[in-house]
Amino acid sequence: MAKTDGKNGSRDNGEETGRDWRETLFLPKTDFPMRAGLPNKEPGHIERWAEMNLYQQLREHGKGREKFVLHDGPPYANGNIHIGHALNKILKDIIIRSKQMSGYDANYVPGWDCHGLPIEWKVEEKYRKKKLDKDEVPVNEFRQECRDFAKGWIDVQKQQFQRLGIEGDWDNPYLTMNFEAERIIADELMKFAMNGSLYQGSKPVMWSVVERTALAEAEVEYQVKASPTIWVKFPIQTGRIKNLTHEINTAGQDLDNMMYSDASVVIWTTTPWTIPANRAIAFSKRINYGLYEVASVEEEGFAKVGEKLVLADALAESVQKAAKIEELKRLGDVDPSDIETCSHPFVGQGYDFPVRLYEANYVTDDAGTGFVHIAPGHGADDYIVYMANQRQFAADGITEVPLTVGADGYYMPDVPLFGGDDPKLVINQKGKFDNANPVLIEAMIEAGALLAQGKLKHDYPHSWRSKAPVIFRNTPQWFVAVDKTIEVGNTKGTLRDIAMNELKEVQFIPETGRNRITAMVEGRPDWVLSRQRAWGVPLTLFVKKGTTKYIPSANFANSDKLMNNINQAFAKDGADAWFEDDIKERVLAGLVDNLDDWEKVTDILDVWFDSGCTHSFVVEQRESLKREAGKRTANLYLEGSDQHRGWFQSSLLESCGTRGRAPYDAVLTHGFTLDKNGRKMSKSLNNVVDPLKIIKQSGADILRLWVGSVDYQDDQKFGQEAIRTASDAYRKIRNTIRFMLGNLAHYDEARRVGNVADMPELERYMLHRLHNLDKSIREDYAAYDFKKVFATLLNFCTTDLSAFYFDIRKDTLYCEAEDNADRLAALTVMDEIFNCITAWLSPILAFSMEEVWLSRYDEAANPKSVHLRQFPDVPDTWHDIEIAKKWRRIRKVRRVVTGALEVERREKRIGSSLESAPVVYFENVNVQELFEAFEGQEAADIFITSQASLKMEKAPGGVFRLDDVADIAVLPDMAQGKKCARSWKVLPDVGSDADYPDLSIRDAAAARAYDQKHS
RNA sequence: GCAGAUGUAGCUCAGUUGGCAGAGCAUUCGGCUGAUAACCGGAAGGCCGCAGGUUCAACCCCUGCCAUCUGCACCA
Repeated sequence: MAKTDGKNGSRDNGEETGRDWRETLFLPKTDFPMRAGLPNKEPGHIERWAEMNLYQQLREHGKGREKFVLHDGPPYANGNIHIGHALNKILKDIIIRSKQMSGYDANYVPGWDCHGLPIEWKVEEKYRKKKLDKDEVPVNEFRQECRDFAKGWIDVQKQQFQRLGIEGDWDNPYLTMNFEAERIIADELMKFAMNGSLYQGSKPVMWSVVERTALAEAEVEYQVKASPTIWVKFPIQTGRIKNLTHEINTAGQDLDNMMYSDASVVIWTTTPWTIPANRAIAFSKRINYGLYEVASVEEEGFAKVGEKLVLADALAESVQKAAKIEELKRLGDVDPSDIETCSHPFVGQGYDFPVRLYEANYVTDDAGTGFVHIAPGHGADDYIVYMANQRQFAADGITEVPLTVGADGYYMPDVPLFGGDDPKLVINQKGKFDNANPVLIEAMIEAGALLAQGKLKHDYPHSWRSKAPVIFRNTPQWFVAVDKTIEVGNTKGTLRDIAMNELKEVQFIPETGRNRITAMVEGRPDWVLSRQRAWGVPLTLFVKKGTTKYIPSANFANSDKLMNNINQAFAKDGADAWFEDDIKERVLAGLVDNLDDWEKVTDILDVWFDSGCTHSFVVEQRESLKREAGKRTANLYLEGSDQHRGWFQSSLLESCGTRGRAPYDAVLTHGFTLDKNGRKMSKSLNNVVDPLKIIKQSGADILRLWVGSVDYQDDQKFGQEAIRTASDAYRKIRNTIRFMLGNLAHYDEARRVGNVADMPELERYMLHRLHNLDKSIREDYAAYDFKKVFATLLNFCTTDLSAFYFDIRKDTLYCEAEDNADRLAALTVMDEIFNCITAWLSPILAFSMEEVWLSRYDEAANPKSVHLRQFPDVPDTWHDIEIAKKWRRIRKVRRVVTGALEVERREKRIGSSLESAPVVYFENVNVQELFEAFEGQEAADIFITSQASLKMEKAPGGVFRLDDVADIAVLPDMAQGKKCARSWKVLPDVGSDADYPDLSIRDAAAARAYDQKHS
């Protein structure tokens, strides 16, 4: 009893003999540091993986397995990587690694998008600094500079991606600017030429008259500008009033047949110069319109008393004001769909086509008249209206988008009134609006078409470079028709239909992506492929002068030869070949009667076509990525959700148009990374988090763990706190594994407990847990639910291992004799836990699990890298539902005991739980099962007390209970006996062995065994 | 403006067919000192975005609103 008087009883370890028993214990022994020092260590792993050629070894290991093809969407090669890249690549890497470890051959071939405008800009910028004119440099010299620029950033990004721990074919990535890629891209384009869906049409683009070039949205900036505004009358030609008010009704008119003969539809515009291009008027069904009569006017103006106008009701007042109308009488409701056609203001002067009314959902009644004038050649919306009603336009004799303004800003010669020999000018070379607007307004006044005019200050697009205003102008472009029936292999239908059908087959993760892309494909216009630029893959076509006939095409007999020639030229020189002067001679000579009849197309392809082709020049071309015949090209495409409009769609259309099916089985999207407050990261907000900085400060594995822990399908917040959370989780996992490494230092393969049945139940319970985990981890990886993998494993580490199993087994592991069966079983199980956890975590913690693996095995590691492993096969013999049930009961009781001990601690009666010997009362048959669960178990071990007793009887008063565990009570008695100097347990048998007077019998025996071995 | 998504503890996330709001981490208090810049335990912490509705009962179902994000349209 002597040494059990509360806290001080534990202060004399080793005193009686003076011996330090530590050497006789099997304490954890490891060099594996608690602090990771990831930023310093990770580059070493990267080097080692390169030296051992891990990538090649992974391929060897994967040979013969079913392939899992995650096809990389190419980032654009023009800057350092940002957090979005990091998220994207890490997700891909986790998938690739987990698939490889799940028994697939999962190769990752990273790629880059290299062509396109942004790179061209940068190079042009350089030129400008050097006062060079791009147009004076030979095209291929310019292209070479673009190529060099892209190459520079590819090298930078490659390093950065590798630093993130992304495993893949970095020595042989795909680049859209590789000659072979350029060759195949051109070849793919020619497939569209051959199936007839490629055509030359025209489309309004932003055009800078000063620079004589089309501009992309990104090359345009908006500046405030004053524009003239005009209200123009379009007299109604045909149409019917159906819904007049009583007032008119009583005037005795023939309602059913009353024509709008004396009424006009009024439009409003800020661009008078587009009136010659007008071909229609748009209205909205959501707007209420009325027929109005000018009853009286304020002063002599454009409005005439008695004339009738159709206007949106909400805007009638503003029109009244603008036109200086004193009284405007509403005569009745108008449904614009009852109005069939109007005549153009310049009818009879060369503008004799009908101006039809069309419904367009974008029309609003917050400005103007509720009617929008449609000039298909001078506005994006206008063009859409045109495209949507192409058939009707054609029936009216409007067979193509009217081209009224030339590249120089002058009206075209064939434009009545304003073209001809003395064409009017819209915008002059100084970037100012010229005489077109005033002349137009004057002509409208003369025609009696003007109702009112004014001025408006508004945002107007200007060229980024010249600061001159731009105009919308239709220019010839190359399109892929989405609604023309084509034949692709066995599939016949329109490109849109084929794509829509395929979308039904594709798996979307999350499912909402399906609606998103389906809606887009359903409503999209024809695909504009051409760009009037230099850095890209050209449209490898020749057009017969003066016609729209192009080759190669299905009805040109020598198409195959031509395509073959082009392919050969590209294989040798890349797309640069096209820009050489002799290319026509080189590929077309002998195939046509007269070379001079044919003109080379100089446009380049939209870069989205490039990337839309990656499946063809990457996945289909590499043996390591080829799936079995009959399967879609790739299993999975994974990008940010913005790619529904981008890569997912361009790839879908390209593949459906050439192969008749989607290039992917599944599409997985992730959200965007926002700052810690959920705001978009932007330079102006100064809230951009640089992944490279995080790597430098905390390590790539912290970033990887963060990626593995968040709901990436939604947008994610990211900031210091997120890093700290990830670091905390990392530390917990690291230390749990470190504890295993320390104990496994004593593990001996030869002394494994081979048979599960020979193990203590606690060990079998842990094996059962592993069996369960194996199932859920595999499922979660397969479902790409990494945060669940993370949560499951972190929870396992804290709740099952650290706080339960390891805590309980410390005594067994440290104190039992070397050959003690329980100890060997515990080590065996720990080895299994180690095997599982390191494998399960290595897709996410790619660096740290390698560090752990090498820390344990070093040179003897087999395999040489944790990443060459498979997820361990977990034998079904581990599954034991009965033991699981039983131990859930035991843990329930344990909670009550722990609670009781806590009270003792708070009251300062005990410090360590080993000073206690609790008595657990099972008071009722309700808890009989709980009581019986302890049969054959060392309850004291489980409670981590020195002694314990269980009683199936009513507890005395005043004992401890937990609210949610009925009929269990715990009396936290003090342990009887002396404290064993070796195990620190308080036991009555301490001192029974004369050779070891300060030890318990168990410890004396273990110490003796140790001493004999070491004497 | 239109469409979609999201909103649960300080953070990251669970929440089954409606049935007493959960976990890990962080915080705080305590214990241990043989996992030690570690480990164990206790506690505190929530108008489940807001407001209605359905229901005996709503985080969950319905309606509206708010906030954030994404995409589209940014206009005549």
